[in-house]
Amino acid sequence: MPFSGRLGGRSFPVHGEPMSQVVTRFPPSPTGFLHIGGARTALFNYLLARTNGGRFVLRIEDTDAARSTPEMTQAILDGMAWLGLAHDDGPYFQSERQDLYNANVDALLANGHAYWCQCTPEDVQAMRDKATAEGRKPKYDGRCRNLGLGPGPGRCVRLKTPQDGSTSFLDLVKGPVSFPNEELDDLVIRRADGGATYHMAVVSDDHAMGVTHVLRGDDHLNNTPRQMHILAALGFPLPVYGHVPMILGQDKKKLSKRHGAMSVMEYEKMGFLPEGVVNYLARLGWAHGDQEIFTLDELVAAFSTSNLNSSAACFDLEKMLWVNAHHLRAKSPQELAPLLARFVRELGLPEPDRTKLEAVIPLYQPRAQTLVEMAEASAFFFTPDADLPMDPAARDKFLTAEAKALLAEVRDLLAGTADFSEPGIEAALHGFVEAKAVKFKVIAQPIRVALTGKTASPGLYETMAVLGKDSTLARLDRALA
RNA sequence: GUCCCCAUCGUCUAGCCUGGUCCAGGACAUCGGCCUUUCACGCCGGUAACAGGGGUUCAAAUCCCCUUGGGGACGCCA
Repeated sequence: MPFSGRLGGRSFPVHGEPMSQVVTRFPPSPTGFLHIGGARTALFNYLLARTNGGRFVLRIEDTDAARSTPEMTQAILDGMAWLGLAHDDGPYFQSERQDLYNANVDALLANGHAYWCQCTPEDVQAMRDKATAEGRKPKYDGRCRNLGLGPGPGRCVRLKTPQDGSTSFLDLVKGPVSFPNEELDDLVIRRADGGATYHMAVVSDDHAMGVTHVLRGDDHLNNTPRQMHILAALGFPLPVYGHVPMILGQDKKKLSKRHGAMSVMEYEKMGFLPEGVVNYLARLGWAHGDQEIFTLDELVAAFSTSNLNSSAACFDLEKMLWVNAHHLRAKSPQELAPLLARFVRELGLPEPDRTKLEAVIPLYQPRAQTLVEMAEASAFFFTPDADLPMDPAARDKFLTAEAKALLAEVRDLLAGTADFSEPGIEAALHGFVEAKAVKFKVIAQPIRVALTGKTASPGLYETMAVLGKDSTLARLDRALA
Protein backbone atom coordinates (compact mmCIF):
# COMPACT_ATOMS: atom_id res chain seq x y z
CA MET A 1 0.00 0.00 0.00
CA PRO A 2 2.40 2.67 -1.12
CA PHE A 3 -0.18 5.38 -1.29
CA SER A 4 -2.15 6.39 1.67
CA GLY A 5 -3.34 9.61 3.06
CA ARG A 6 -4.36 10.72 6.46
CA LEU A 7 -7.07 12.60 8.17
CA GLY A 8 -6.43 13.54 11.72
CA GLY A 9 -4.09 10.62 11.95
CA ARG A 10 -6.43 8.27 10.19
CA SER A 11 -4.92 6.56 7.23
CA PHE A 12 -6.95 5.42 4.30
CA PRO A 13 -6.22 3.96 0.92
CA VAL A 14 -6.21 6.33 -2.01
CA HIS A 15 -7.40 5.12 -5.37
CA GLY A 16 -7.57 1.36 -5.28
CA GLU A 17 -5.91 0.52 -8.55
CA PRO A 18 -2.12 0.17 -8.46
CA MET A 19 -0.25 2.83 -10.37
CA SER A 20 2.06 1.50 -13.01
CA GLN A 21 4.40 4.45 -12.66
CA VAL A 22 4.23 7.48 -10.47
CA VAL A 23 4.56 10.73 -12.37
CA THR A 24 4.72 13.99 -10.46
CA ARG A 25 5.33 17.47 -11.63
CA PHE A 26 6.44 20.88 -10.49
CA PRO A 27 4.81 23.66 -12.49
CA PRO A 28 6.18 27.04 -11.46
CA SER A 29 5.05 30.20 -13.12
CA PRO A 30 7.99 32.37 -14.18
CA THR A 31 6.48 35.50 -12.72
CA GLY A 32 8.71 35.33 -9.69
CA PHE A 33 11.67 33.56 -8.15
CA LEU A 34 11.71 30.06 -6.78
CA HIS A 35 10.86 30.82 -3.18
CA ILE A 36 10.78 28.69 -0.07
CA GLY A 37 7.23 27.53 -0.53
CA GLY A 38 7.70 26.59 -4.16
CA ALA A 39 10.96 24.88 -3.36
CA ARG A 40 9.28 22.73 -0.77
CA THR A 41 6.51 21.78 -3.16
CA ALA A 42 9.13 20.89 -5.73
CA LEU A 43 10.99 18.83 -3.15
CA PHE A 44 7.91 16.87 -2.12
CA ASN A 45 7.09 16.12 -5.74
CA TYR A 46 10.66 15.11 -6.42
CA LEU A 47 10.60 12.86 -3.39
CA LEU A 48 7.27 11.30 -4.25
CA ALA A 49 8.54 10.41 -7.71
CA ARG A 50 11.93 9.18 -6.52
CA THR A 51 10.56 7.14 -3.64
CA ASN A 52 8.40 5.23 -6.08
CA GLY A 53 10.86 4.96 -8.89
CA GLY A 54 8.72 7.37 -10.86
CA ARG A 55 9.21 10.35 -13.09
CA PHE A 56 9.48 13.99 -12.07
CA VAL A 57 8.37 16.51 -14.66
CA LEU A 58 9.27 20.19 -14.73
CA ARG A 59 6.82 22.43 -16.51
CA ILE A 60 7.03 26.19 -16.85
CA GLU A 61 3.60 27.77 -16.76
CA ASP A 62 4.24 30.86 -18.79
CA THR A 63 0.85 31.38 -20.39
CA ASP A 64 0.66 34.83 -18.87
CA ALA A 65 2.86 36.48 -21.45
CA ALA A 66 2.66 39.84 -19.76
CA ARG A 67 4.09 38.70 -16.47
CA SER A 68 6.36 35.83 -17.45
CA THR A 69 9.99 36.50 -18.23
CA PRO A 70 12.88 34.37 -19.46
CA GLU A 71 14.96 35.74 -16.58
CA MET A 72 12.55 34.28 -14.05
CA THR A 73 12.50 31.00 -15.91
CA GLN A 74 16.26 30.88 -15.67
CA ALA A 75 16.16 31.85 -12.02
CA ILE A 76 13.79 28.99 -11.28
CA LEU A 77 15.94 26.55 -13.21
CA ASP A 78 18.99 27.78 -11.29
CA GLY A 79 17.19 27.38 -8.01
CA MET A 80 16.18 23.82 -8.80
CA ALA A 81 19.70 22.99 -9.88
CA TRP A 82 21.19 24.50 -6.76
CA LEU A 83 18.85 22.49 -4.55
CA GLY A 84 19.79 19.38 -6.47
CA LEU A 85 16.24 18.56 -7.54
CA ALA A 86 16.84 17.13 -10.96
CA HIS A 87 13.84 16.58 -13.18
CA ASP A 88 13.48 13.61 -15.53
CA ASP A 89 11.34 15.31 -18.06
CA GLY A 90 11.08 18.85 -19.36
CA PRO A 91 11.23 21.67 -18.83
CA TYR A 92 8.11 22.04 -20.91
CA PHE A 93 6.84 25.49 -21.69
CA GLN A 94 3.14 26.04 -21.78
CA SER A 95 3.56 28.96 -24.12
CA GLU A 96 4.63 26.43 -26.74
CA ARG A 97 1.72 24.09 -26.17
CA GLN A 98 -1.29 26.20 -26.98
CA ASP A 99 -2.31 23.90 -29.83
CA LEU A 100 -2.87 21.07 -27.41
CA TYR A 101 -4.98 23.20 -25.11
CA ASN A 102 -7.02 24.60 -27.91
CA ALA A 103 -7.67 21.17 -29.34
CA ASN A 104 -9.10 20.24 -25.96
CA VAL A 105 -11.19 23.39 -25.82
CA ASP A 106 -12.53 22.55 -29.27
CA ALA A 107 -13.34 19.04 -28.13
CA LEU A 108 -15.29 20.48 -25.22
CA LEU A 109 -17.11 22.83 -27.54
CA ALA A 110 -17.91 19.91 -29.80
CA ASN A 111 -19.19 17.62 -27.07
CA GLY A 112 -21.36 20.29 -25.54
CA HIS A 113 -19.43 20.78 -22.32
CA ALA A 114 -18.35 24.28 -23.25
CA TYR A 115 -19.92 27.31 -24.86
CA TRP A 116 -19.06 30.68 -26.33
CA CYS A 117 -19.69 33.66 -24.11
CA GLN A 118 -20.03 37.20 -25.28
CA CYS A 119 -19.87 38.88 -21.89
CA THR A 120 -17.04 41.32 -21.46
CA PRO A 121 -14.83 41.28 -18.38
CA GLU A 122 -16.65 44.45 -17.36
CA ASP A 123 -20.02 42.70 -17.62
CA VAL A 124 -18.78 39.91 -15.43
CA GLN A 125 -17.30 42.30 -12.94
CA ALA A 126 -20.65 44.03 -12.70
CA MET A 127 -22.34 40.71 -11.96
CA ARG A 128 -19.84 39.98 -9.26
CA ASP A 129 -20.19 43.39 -7.70
CA LYS A 130 -23.94 43.05 -7.67
CA ALA A 131 -23.78 39.60 -6.10
CA THR A 132 -21.37 40.82 -3.46
CA ALA A 133 -23.56 43.80 -2.70
CA GLU A 134 -26.51 41.47 -2.25
CA GLY A 135 -24.51 39.24 0.03
CA ARG A 136 -24.19 36.45 -2.46
CA LYS A 137 -21.09 34.73 -3.68
CA PRO A 138 -19.51 36.63 -6.58
CA LYS A 139 -19.99 34.45 -9.68
CA TYR A 140 -20.56 34.64 -13.40
CA ASP A 141 -24.29 34.09 -13.81
CA GLY A 142 -24.16 31.83 -16.87
CA ARG A 143 -26.29 34.07 -19.06
CA CYS A 144 -24.62 32.88 -22.28
CA ARG A 145 -24.76 29.25 -21.32
CA ASN A 146 -27.78 28.42 -23.43
CA LEU A 147 -27.54 31.07 -26.10
CA GLY A 148 -25.92 28.76 -28.61
CA LEU A 149 -23.40 31.43 -29.57
CA GLY A 150 -20.63 30.78 -32.05
CA PRO A 151 -17.18 32.27 -32.17
CA GLY A 152 -16.90 36.02 -32.55
CA PRO A 153 -14.68 38.91 -31.68
CA GLY A 154 -14.29 39.46 -27.96
CA ARG A 155 -15.87 36.13 -27.13
CA CYS A 156 -14.38 33.64 -24.74
CA VAL A 157 -15.20 30.01 -24.09
CA ARG A 158 -16.59 28.80 -20.79
CA LEU A 159 -16.98 25.38 -19.30
CA LYS A 160 -20.48 24.17 -18.50
CA THR A 161 -19.99 23.41 -14.85
CA PRO A 162 -22.46 21.12 -13.08
CA GLN A 163 -24.87 23.37 -11.20
CA ASP A 164 -25.96 21.02 -8.49
CA GLY A 165 -24.60 18.11 -6.59
CA SER A 166 -21.12 18.18 -5.21
CA THR A 167 -17.60 17.30 -6.21
CA SER A 168 -15.56 15.18 -3.83
CA PHE A 169 -12.17 13.65 -3.80
CA LEU A 170 -9.83 11.94 -1.41
CA ASP A 171 -6.92 14.24 -0.83
CA LEU A 172 -3.57 12.66 -0.03
CA VAL A 173 -2.97 14.97 2.85
CA LYS A 174 -6.37 16.39 3.75
CA GLY A 175 -8.48 13.30 3.43
CA PRO A 176 -12.01 13.51 2.03
CA VAL A 177 -12.86 16.95 0.64
CA SER A 178 -16.15 17.99 -0.84
CA PHE A 179 -17.41 21.12 -2.58
CA PRO A 180 -21.00 22.00 -3.43
CA ASN A 181 -21.04 22.60 -7.19
CA GLU A 182 -23.27 25.60 -6.77
CA GLU A 183 -20.24 27.38 -5.36
CA LEU A 184 -18.60 27.21 -8.76
CA ASP A 185 -19.40 29.24 -11.82
CA ASP A 186 -18.70 28.55 -15.48
CA LEU A 187 -15.03 29.25 -15.70
CA VAL A 188 -13.34 30.64 -18.77
CA ILE A 189 -11.20 28.07 -20.50
CA ARG A 190 -10.26 30.09 -23.57
CA ARG A 191 -9.70 33.80 -23.38
CA ALA A 192 -11.01 36.23 -25.94
CA ASP A 193 -7.46 36.45 -27.29
CA GLY A 194 -7.63 32.76 -28.13
CA GLY A 195 -5.26 31.62 -25.41
CA ALA A 196 -6.18 28.84 -23.03
CA THR A 197 -6.47 29.70 -19.36
CA TYR A 198 -4.58 28.22 -16.47
CA HIS A 199 -7.03 25.45 -15.59
CA MET A 200 -7.30 24.31 -19.16
CA ALA A 201 -3.56 24.24 -19.62
CA VAL A 202 -2.88 22.43 -16.38
CA VAL A 203 -5.41 19.75 -17.01
CA SER A 204 -4.32 19.25 -20.62
CA ASP A 205 -0.67 19.00 -19.69
CA ASP A 206 -1.15 16.76 -16.70
CA HIS A 207 -3.04 14.37 -18.90
CA ALA A 208 -0.61 14.59 -21.80
CA MET A 209 2.37 14.12 -19.53
CA GLY A 210 0.83 11.18 -17.74
CA VAL A 211 0.88 12.90 -14.37
CA THR A 212 -0.52 10.54 -11.76
CA HIS A 213 -0.04 12.63 -8.62
CA VAL A 214 -0.74 16.31 -8.26
CA LEU A 215 0.95 17.47 -5.06
CA ARG A 216 0.65 21.18 -4.68
CA GLY A 217 0.02 24.00 -2.24
CA ASP A 218 -3.06 24.36 -0.15
CA ASP A 219 -4.02 27.43 -2.10
CA HIS A 220 -5.00 25.15 -4.99
CA LEU A 221 -7.50 23.15 -3.01
CA ASN A 222 -10.35 25.26 -4.36
CA ASN A 223 -9.08 24.80 -7.89
CA THR A 224 -9.34 21.07 -7.70
CA PRO A 225 -13.09 20.68 -8.30
CA ARG A 226 -12.80 23.02 -11.29
CA GLN A 227 -10.04 20.97 -12.78
CA MET A 228 -11.89 17.77 -12.04
CA HIS A 229 -14.85 19.09 -14.00
CA ILE A 230 -12.71 19.82 -17.03
CA LEU A 231 -11.13 16.41 -16.77
CA ALA A 232 -14.52 14.76 -16.51
CA ALA A 233 -15.87 16.72 -19.49
CA LEU A 234 -12.88 15.63 -21.51
CA GLY A 235 -13.25 12.04 -20.38
CA PHE A 236 -9.75 12.00 -18.94
CA PRO A 237 -8.81 10.03 -15.80
CA LEU A 238 -8.31 11.88 -12.56
CA PRO A 239 -4.92 12.10 -10.92
CA VAL A 240 -4.43 11.64 -7.20
CA TYR A 241 -4.53 15.03 -5.51
CA GLY A 242 -2.60 16.11 -2.46
CA HIS A 243 -2.58 19.59 -0.99
CA VAL A 244 0.22 20.52 1.33
CA PRO A 245 -0.30 23.38 3.75
CA MET A 246 1.30 26.71 3.16
CA ILE A 247 4.37 27.98 4.88
CA LEU A 248 3.70 30.94 7.13
CA GLY A 249 6.06 33.60 8.43
CA GLN A 250 7.08 33.78 12.10
CA ASP A 251 4.05 35.97 12.60
CA LYS A 252 1.78 33.20 11.33
CA LYS A 253 0.91 35.26 8.30
CA LYS A 254 1.45 34.13 4.76
CA LEU A 255 5.10 34.34 3.85
CA SER A 256 5.99 37.65 2.31
CA LYS A 257 9.18 39.08 0.96
CA ARG A 258 10.04 40.27 4.43
CA HIS A 259 10.25 36.94 6.07
CA GLY A 260 11.40 34.38 3.64
CA ALA A 261 9.37 34.47 0.46
CA MET A 262 12.57 35.43 -1.23
CA SER A 263 14.42 33.42 -3.78
CA VAL A 264 16.08 30.27 -2.50
CA MET A 265 19.20 31.70 -4.08
CA GLU A 266 19.17 34.35 -1.37
CA TYR A 267 19.88 31.55 1.06
CA GLU A 268 22.87 30.58 -0.97
CA LYS A 269 24.11 34.13 -0.62
CA MET A 270 23.51 33.90 3.11
CA GLY A 271 25.88 30.96 3.21
CA PHE A 272 23.42 28.10 3.38
CA LEU A 273 24.22 24.76 1.84
CA PRO A 274 21.56 23.33 -0.46
CA GLU A 275 21.60 20.23 1.74
CA GLY A 276 20.67 22.37 4.71
CA VAL A 277 17.84 24.12 2.93
CA VAL A 278 16.46 20.87 1.55
CA ASN A 279 16.64 19.18 4.92
CA TYR A 280 14.93 22.04 6.70
CA LEU A 281 12.23 22.34 4.08
CA ALA A 282 11.50 18.64 4.23
CA ARG A 283 10.92 18.85 7.95
CA LEU A 284 8.51 21.74 7.52
CA GLY A 285 5.26 19.91 7.15
CA TRP A 286 6.66 16.44 7.10
CA ALA A 287 8.21 14.22 9.74
CA HIS A 288 9.77 10.82 10.02
CA GLY A 289 9.56 9.96 13.71
CA ASP A 290 12.09 11.96 15.66
CA GLN A 291 14.68 12.21 12.91
CA GLU A 292 15.79 15.75 12.20
CA ILE A 293 18.79 15.36 9.94
CA PHE A 294 18.43 13.91 6.47
CA THR A 295 20.46 13.83 3.30
CA LEU A 296 18.51 13.92 0.05
CA ASP A 297 19.07 10.19 -0.33
CA GLU A 298 17.77 9.58 3.16
CA LEU A 299 14.73 11.65 2.34
CA VAL A 300 14.08 9.59 -0.74
CA ALA A 301 14.31 6.46 1.34
CA ALA A 302 12.06 7.75 4.13
CA PHE A 303 9.52 9.88 2.30
CA SER A 304 5.87 9.02 2.39
CA THR A 305 2.87 11.24 1.81
CA SER A 306 1.19 9.66 4.82
CA ASN A 307 3.59 11.61 7.02
CA LEU A 308 2.70 14.93 5.48
CA ASN A 309 1.20 17.33 7.98
CA SER A 310 -2.17 18.85 7.29
CA SER A 311 -1.67 22.11 9.15
CA ALA A 312 0.34 25.14 8.14
CA ALA A 313 3.88 25.60 9.41
CA CYS A 314 5.84 28.70 10.33
CA PHE A 315 9.19 29.30 8.76
CA ASP A 316 11.91 29.43 11.42
CA LEU A 317 15.30 30.74 10.38
CA GLU A 318 16.91 29.71 13.69
CA LYS A 319 16.14 26.08 13.12
CA MET A 320 17.23 26.24 9.51
CA LEU A 321 20.56 27.61 10.72
CA TRP A 322 20.92 24.72 13.11
CA VAL A 323 20.12 22.20 10.40
CA ASN A 324 22.55 23.89 8.07
CA ALA A 325 25.27 23.71 10.71
CA HIS A 326 24.88 19.94 10.77
CA HIS A 327 25.40 19.67 7.05
CA LEU A 328 28.34 22.03 7.23
CA ARG A 329 29.99 19.61 9.65
CA ALA A 330 29.11 16.60 7.59
CA LYS A 331 30.95 17.84 4.53
CA SER A 332 34.64 17.29 3.92
CA PRO A 333 37.06 20.23 3.90
CA GLN A 334 37.75 19.36 0.28
CA GLU A 335 34.10 19.82 -0.62
CA LEU A 336 33.78 22.99 1.38
CA ALA A 337 36.99 24.66 0.22
CA PRO A 338 35.75 26.04 -3.10
CA LEU A 339 32.53 27.19 -1.47
CA LEU A 340 34.27 28.97 1.36
CA ALA A 341 36.76 30.52 -1.05
CA ARG A 342 33.95 32.43 -2.66
CA PHE A 343 32.82 33.94 0.62
CA VAL A 344 36.37 34.80 1.63
CA ARG A 345 36.79 36.62 -1.66
CA GLU A 346 33.56 38.48 -1.07
CA LEU A 347 35.05 39.81 2.13
CA GLY A 348 37.55 41.60 -0.08
CA LEU A 349 40.42 39.35 0.90
CA PRO A 350 42.99 37.96 -1.51
CA GLU A 351 42.33 34.63 -3.21
CA PRO A 352 42.76 32.10 -0.41
CA ASP A 353 45.24 29.28 -0.77
CA ARG A 354 43.57 25.92 -1.25
CA THR A 355 45.74 24.06 1.23
CA LYS A 356 45.22 26.69 3.87
CA LEU A 357 41.50 26.67 3.20
CA GLU A 358 41.36 22.94 3.80
CA ALA A 359 43.33 23.35 7.02
CA VAL A 360 41.13 26.17 8.29
CA ILE A 361 37.79 24.55 7.54
CA PRO A 362 37.91 21.79 10.17
CA LEU A 363 38.62 24.46 12.75
CA TYR A 364 35.38 26.19 11.92
CA GLN A 365 33.04 23.32 11.18
CA PRO A 366 31.97 23.18 14.83
CA ARG A 367 31.91 26.96 15.06
CA ALA A 368 29.85 28.18 12.15
CA GLN A 369 26.28 27.75 11.00
CA THR A 370 26.75 29.23 7.57
CA LEU A 371 29.55 29.74 5.11
CA VAL A 372 29.25 33.47 5.67
CA GLU A 373 29.89 33.00 9.37
CA MET A 374 32.74 30.68 8.58
CA ALA A 375 34.35 33.19 6.26
CA GLU A 376 33.94 36.09 8.63
CA ALA A 377 35.22 34.22 11.66
CA SER A 378 38.21 32.77 9.82
CA ALA A 379 39.04 35.93 7.89
CA PHE A 380 42.15 36.58 10.00
CA PHE A 381 43.73 33.45 8.56
CA PHE A 382 43.47 34.87 5.08
CA THR A 383 44.38 38.44 5.94
CA PRO A 384 47.96 39.50 5.22
CA ASP A 385 49.85 39.87 8.53
CA ALA A 386 50.39 43.57 8.06
CA ASP A 387 46.71 44.22 7.44
CA LEU A 388 45.30 42.34 10.38
CA PRO A 389 42.63 44.45 12.03
CA MET A 390 42.89 44.69 15.80
CA ASP A 391 39.88 45.00 18.06
CA PRO A 392 40.78 48.00 20.26
CA ALA A 393 38.86 46.71 23.27
CA ALA A 394 40.63 43.38 23.05
CA ARG A 395 44.00 45.06 22.69
CA ASP A 396 43.47 47.31 25.70
CA LYS A 397 42.27 44.49 27.85
CA PHE A 398 44.80 41.81 26.97
CA LEU A 399 47.87 43.45 25.44
CA THR A 400 48.89 45.16 28.66
CA ALA A 401 52.47 45.99 29.51
CA GLU A 402 52.91 42.92 31.69
CA ALA A 403 51.26 40.71 29.11
CA LYS A 404 53.62 42.07 26.49
CA ALA A 405 56.61 41.21 28.63
CA LEU A 406 55.45 37.61 28.69
CA LEU A 407 54.51 37.75 25.04
CA ALA A 408 58.00 38.85 24.08
CA GLU A 409 59.38 35.76 25.75
CA VAL A 410 56.81 33.58 24.05
CA ARG A 411 57.79 35.11 20.74
CA ASP A 412 61.42 34.19 21.23
CA LEU A 413 60.52 30.73 22.44
CA LEU A 414 58.38 30.13 19.36
CA ALA A 415 61.08 31.51 17.10
CA GLY A 416 63.33 28.78 18.42
CA THR A 417 60.75 26.03 18.08
CA ALA A 418 61.70 23.79 15.20
CA ASP A 419 58.63 21.58 15.30
CA PHE A 420 55.81 23.99 14.47
CA SER A 421 53.14 21.35 14.48
CA GLU A 422 50.28 21.36 16.97
CA PRO A 423 52.01 18.96 19.39
CA GLY A 424 55.29 20.78 18.92
CA ILE A 425 53.75 24.12 19.77
CA GLU A 426 51.85 22.65 22.68
CA ALA A 427 55.01 21.14 24.13
CA ALA A 428 56.90 24.40 23.80
CA LEU A 429 54.16 26.46 25.40
CA HIS A 430 53.64 23.98 28.21
CA GLY A 431 57.33 24.05 28.99
CA PHE A 432 57.12 27.81 29.11
CA VAL A 433 54.23 28.10 31.55
CA GLU A 434 55.81 25.48 33.79
CA ALA A 435 59.12 27.27 33.84
CA LYS A 436 57.47 30.60 34.51
CA ALA A 437 55.03 29.08 36.97
CA VAL A 438 52.11 30.90 35.41
CA LYS A 439 48.76 29.56 34.36
CA PHE A 440 48.27 28.98 30.67
CA LYS A 441 45.25 31.25 30.92
CA VAL A 442 47.56 34.16 31.57
CA ILE A 443 49.29 33.96 28.21
CA ALA A 444 46.44 32.48 26.17
CA GLN A 445 44.32 35.55 25.57
CA PRO A 446 47.23 37.89 24.86
CA ILE A 447 48.53 35.43 22.29
CA ARG A 448 45.10 35.01 20.80
CA VAL A 449 44.54 38.72 20.46
CA ALA A 450 47.95 39.18 18.91
CA LEU A 451 47.39 36.46 16.35
CA THR A 452 43.75 37.02 15.50
CA GLY A 453 42.98 40.57 16.56
CA LYS A 454 39.99 39.16 18.43
CA THR A 455 39.17 37.42 21.67
CA ALA A 456 37.52 34.40 20.12
CA SER A 457 39.17 31.86 17.86
CA PRO A 458 39.83 28.14 17.56
CA GLY A 459 42.37 26.58 19.89
CA LEU A 460 45.72 28.34 20.02
CA TYR A 461 47.88 25.38 18.98
CA GLU A 462 45.75 24.65 15.96
CA THR A 463 45.55 28.29 15.08
CA MET A 464 49.31 28.74 15.20
CA ALA A 465 49.99 25.56 13.30
CA VAL A 466 47.66 26.59 10.50
CA LEU A 467 48.95 30.16 10.50
CA GLY A 468 52.51 28.86 10.23
CA LYS A 469 55.61 29.99 11.99
CA ASP A 470 56.26 33.06 9.85
CA SER A 471 52.82 34.56 10.27
CA THR A 472 52.71 33.68 13.94
CA LEU A 473 55.97 35.48 14.58
CA ALA A 474 55.05 38.42 12.39
CA ARG A 475 51.79 38.93 14.23
CA LEU A 476 53.41 38.60 17.61
CA ASP A 477 55.98 41.19 16.59
CA ARG A 478 53.27 43.48 15.37
CA ALA A 479 51.43 43.21 18.67
CA LEU A 480 54.62 43.93 20.60
CA ALA A 481 55.53 46.95 18.51
C1' G B 1 -20.09 37.80 2.64
C1' U B 2 -19.88 32.53 0.75
C1' C B 3 -17.18 28.09 0.38
C1' C B 4 -12.88 25.09 1.61
C1' C B 5 -8.91 23.76 4.90
C1' C B 6 -6.51 23.76 9.67
C1' A B 7 -5.94 23.68 15.40
C1' U B 8 -0.23 19.39 20.63
C1' C B 9 5.39 23.51 24.23
C1' G B 10 7.36 30.48 21.49
C1' U B 11 8.66 27.40 16.72
C1' C B 12 9.09 22.44 13.85
C1' U B 13 6.88 18.03 15.25
C1' A B 14 5.75 12.53 17.54
C1' G B 15 1.40 10.53 19.39
C1' C B 16 -4.48 10.66 16.79
C1' C B 17 -6.64 6.08 11.99
C1' U B 18 -6.37 0.84 15.71
C1' G B 19 -9.30 5.46 22.97
C1' G B 20 -6.07 3.11 28.31
C1' U B 21 1.37 2.01 28.15
C1' C B 22 0.74 10.26 27.60
C1' C B 23 0.24 13.87 34.86
C1' A B 24 2.05 13.97 26.43
C1' G B 25 7.98 12.17 23.58
C1' G B 26 11.91 14.48 20.32
C1' A B 27 14.13 18.89 18.04
C1' C B 28 15.13 24.44 17.53
C1' A B 29 15.18 28.54 20.67
C1' U B 30 15.66 29.76 25.87
C1' C B 31 17.51 29.18 31.10
C1' G B 32 20.95 26.61 34.52
C1' G B 33 25.35 23.39 35.03
C1' C B 34 29.64 20.45 33.29
C1' C B 35 33.87 20.50 29.99
C1' U B 36 37.56 24.47 28.99
C1' U B 37 43.27 28.63 26.76
C1' U B 38 38.78 32.19 24.32
C1' C B 39 34.60 31.11 21.17
C1' A B 40 32.14 27.10 19.66
C1' C B 41 31.13 21.68 19.65
C1' G B 42 29.66 18.14 23.11
C1' C B 43 27.34 16.34 27.61
C1' C B 44 23.78 16.82 31.86
C1' G B 45 19.46 19.24 33.72
C1' G B 46 15.21 22.96 33.83
C1' U B 47 10.97 26.09 32.02
C1' A B 48 7.27 25.26 28.35
C1' A B 49 1.66 22.46 24.82
C1' C B 50 -3.24 18.68 23.91
C1' A B 51 -7.59 26.47 21.81
C1' G B 52 -12.61 26.52 24.58
C1' G B 53 -17.23 24.07 25.49
C1' G B 54 -20.37 20.05 25.11
C1' G B 55 -21.06 14.96 24.18
C1' U B 56 -19.78 9.24 23.46
C1' U B 57 -17.07 5.93 26.88
C1' C B 58 -15.31 2.54 32.69
C1' A B 59 -11.48 5.62 30.14
C1' A B 60 -10.30 10.99 25.11
C1' A B 61 -4.61 14.61 22.97
C1' U B 62 -6.91 10.52 20.44
C1' C B 63 -14.05 9.53 18.28
C1' C B 64 -18.56 13.13 17.40
C1' C B 65 -20.78 18.15 17.61
C1' C B 66 -20.56 23.37 18.47
C1' U B 67 -17.80 27.82 19.39
C1' U B 68 -13.51 30.53 18.86
C1' G B 69 -9.13 31.43 16.37
C1' G B 70 -5.98 31.04 12.04
C1' G B 71 -5.20 30.20 6.84
C1' G B 72 -6.87 29.84 1.76
C1' A B 73 -10.15 30.61 -2.37
C1' C B 74 -13.99 33.17 -4.82
C1' G B 75 -9.92 36.64 -12.23
C1' C B 76 -10.64 36.38 -19.79
C1' C B 77 -3.45 35.54 -12.99
C1' A B 78 -1.03 31.22 -12.23
